[in-house]
Amino acid sequence: MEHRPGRPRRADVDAAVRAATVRLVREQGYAGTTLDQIARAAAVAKTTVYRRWDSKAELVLDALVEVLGEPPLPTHGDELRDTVGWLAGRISDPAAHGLLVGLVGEAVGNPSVRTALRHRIRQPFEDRLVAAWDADPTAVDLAFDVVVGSLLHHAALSGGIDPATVDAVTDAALRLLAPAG
Amino acid sequence: MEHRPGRPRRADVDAAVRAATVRLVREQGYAGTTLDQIARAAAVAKTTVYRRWDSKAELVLDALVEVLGEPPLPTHGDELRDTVGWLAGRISDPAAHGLLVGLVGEAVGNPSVRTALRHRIRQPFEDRLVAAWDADPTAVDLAFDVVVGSLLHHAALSGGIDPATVDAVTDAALRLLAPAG
Amino acid sequence: MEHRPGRPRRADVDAAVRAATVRLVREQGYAGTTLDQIARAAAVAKTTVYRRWDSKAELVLDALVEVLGEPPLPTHGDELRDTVGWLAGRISDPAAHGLLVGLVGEAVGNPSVRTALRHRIRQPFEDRLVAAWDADPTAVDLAFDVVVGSLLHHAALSGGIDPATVDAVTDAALRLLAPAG
Amino acid sequence: MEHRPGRPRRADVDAAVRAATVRLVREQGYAGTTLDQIARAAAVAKTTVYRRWDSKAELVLDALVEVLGEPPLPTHGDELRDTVGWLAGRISDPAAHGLLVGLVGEAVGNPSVRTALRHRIRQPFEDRLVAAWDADPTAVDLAFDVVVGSLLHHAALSGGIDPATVDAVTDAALRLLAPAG
DNA sequence: TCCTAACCGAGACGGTACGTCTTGTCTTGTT
DNA sequence: AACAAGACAAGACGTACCGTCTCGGTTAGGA
Repeated sequence: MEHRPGRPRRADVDAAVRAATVRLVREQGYAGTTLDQIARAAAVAKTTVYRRWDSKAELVLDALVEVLGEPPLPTHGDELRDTVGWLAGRISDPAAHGLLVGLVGEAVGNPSVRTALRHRIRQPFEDRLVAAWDADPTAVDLAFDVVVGSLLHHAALSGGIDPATVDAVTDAALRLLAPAG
Repeated sequence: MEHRPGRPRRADVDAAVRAATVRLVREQGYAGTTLDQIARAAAVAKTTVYRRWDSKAELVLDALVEVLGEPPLPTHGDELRDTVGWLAGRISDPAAHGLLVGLVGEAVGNPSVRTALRHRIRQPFEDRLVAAWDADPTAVDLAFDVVVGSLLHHAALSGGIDPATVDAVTDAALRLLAPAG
Repeated sequence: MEHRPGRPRRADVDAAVRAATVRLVREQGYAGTTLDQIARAAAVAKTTVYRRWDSKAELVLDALVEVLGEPPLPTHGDELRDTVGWLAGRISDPAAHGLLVGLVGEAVGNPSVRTALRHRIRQPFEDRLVAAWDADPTAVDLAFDVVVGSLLHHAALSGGIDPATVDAVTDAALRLLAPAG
Repeated sequence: MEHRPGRPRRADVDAAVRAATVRLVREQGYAGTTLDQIARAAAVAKTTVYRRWDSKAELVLDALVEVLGEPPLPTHGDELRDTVGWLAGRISDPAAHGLLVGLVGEAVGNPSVRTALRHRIRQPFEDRLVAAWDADPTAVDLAFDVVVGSLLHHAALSGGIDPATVDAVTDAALRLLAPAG
């Protein structure tokens, strides 16, 4: 068991801040949410937030990673559809697309956010598909962008995502992955 | 010919401001671009900008509408693919998706932007498709979201859009419009 | 009459901000007074304060200069004592020494404040004495420091300055200026 | 010899912290010096500093008391001038007036600092003069303020104190103590 | 040898001020 | 009226500092 010197960080702060971030960004949008608001909602000082995350973008990205969770490990009998459908389902969670829309906007003109988005969100999904079904990475990237982009845009313009839309988008993405099928 | 009293508006201001908006937002992103910067780049006072547009969001939206242009009127021999492909081609213009990404982010938690985006961008496209091919409005909405959302997300994460991606996304959207085909 | 372009500055702001500064610094000390407090007390935005003064130190210095006023022009029959006594009287004003104490503390390790204090407070006084009575500049500097320093320190430690102290200090300073007398 | 239970305090810490305080405050001023800086310069944890002194003001005051030292006991043949001159000499030490200027500024709006300054700096000096020459306490207070205040102010504005100034100020203070002389 | 009590280093934490920035409004004189 | 110029209100940003706290680990005397 390793111990770093100094007072240990409060264990419950990360979760509280992330939860406040998710709630407030969903309600007010990325730009409309203040770090003071987040800190106040999490019952924490603003300095504490800045000690753990370098910027608002990092915090929101981190909250998003946690909200999405990890793509499930494929088990016997699983098909490609299960993993793609899992992604579509996660994005249709208001918590997820509420955070993601703001980050995508921030990615323009902020290369570090762009890189982080690619590495921490898209990459794990791609890795799983490539490992399990030997899928073409380029096709997977495009499928990811279709699933996430379509649903994000749909949510932003229409206000929500219904199951039928999730299915339709999932089908469209699957066709891109198995053109012969 | 109607004349309102007082000094007439300068005819070249609108174009100059829109051009400055397009350039700066593409380079720096929506949030990273200041109205002072835009006014300075257009060699115009900030008051002049606010006299013509109510807010930054309105200005950017207006610039976007001009950059996109109108969907072409279908002529003899045209197929559905021509119109959907036109949309994909327009979105792949960096000027277009640069502006749009920021606006979509702004639409969350800003209902008026959401409404404007729906009415001034998506609606004209839908009207044309419904008029010419009697398409199902709901399917058209989804196809629009797939085309625009996928390409937007792809541009934001990958930094650009190549023709192959445009084609693949166009195909995917067309399948949603003609499920039987 | 000269007119600069743009909206003219509100004429009453300078006085209101200076008045708020004088009052708050006297009550709470230099370090204990916030620029937000000053702005709020003057019913003005903080940006407006920073547009007119570069820093808290500049603002307080400016308020001090106004509180002190100009040394009187010597008239027929005036003696050295009138001018030195005027200085002592001005410093004994709580508004004056309240501001000055903080500035002197700031002058250590802030050369620009030190220079400003010398040029805007001590210099005018010295100039007057040298012009009217051909006094020795070095002696005047010392006399100034005795009057101001003694009263400042007395006020800081004892909480106020009574007329007898003012007289005693004035006498002491005069002896430094007329050693033969 | 008394022993309190528990680990005894390190014997060298007080001196190291005071030395660091003197050096840093002289160089950067009172407000410009951080307790973290002091702790780092003394190679000590901030907690250790706060265990021994209640606040920054207390620490600086304590360092000042040590720097000044005790007024000398009057011996046979000593005159008033020796004691007053001793005070002037001590204040002209840059270490002394560097600390004192900041404390005097802090004393405004911080009554406990004011009281401490009076009791720990001025009082011992006054006691000595009253005991040895039966001086008038009020006159001694004023003489103290003249010596300390004048030299402090002179150092703050002129950057240093030369021996001639020390003499002149000492003379001025002595005249206040022996009006008949 | 264990126990107790206080010390120390390291650093997290709450609270608050700083000076800067941006949005959208307002107020001048000029065209 | 429109326009240029710029002041203004409101409020968020990210940094810095003070004084407190909470750990693990240390160092003495006493049981």
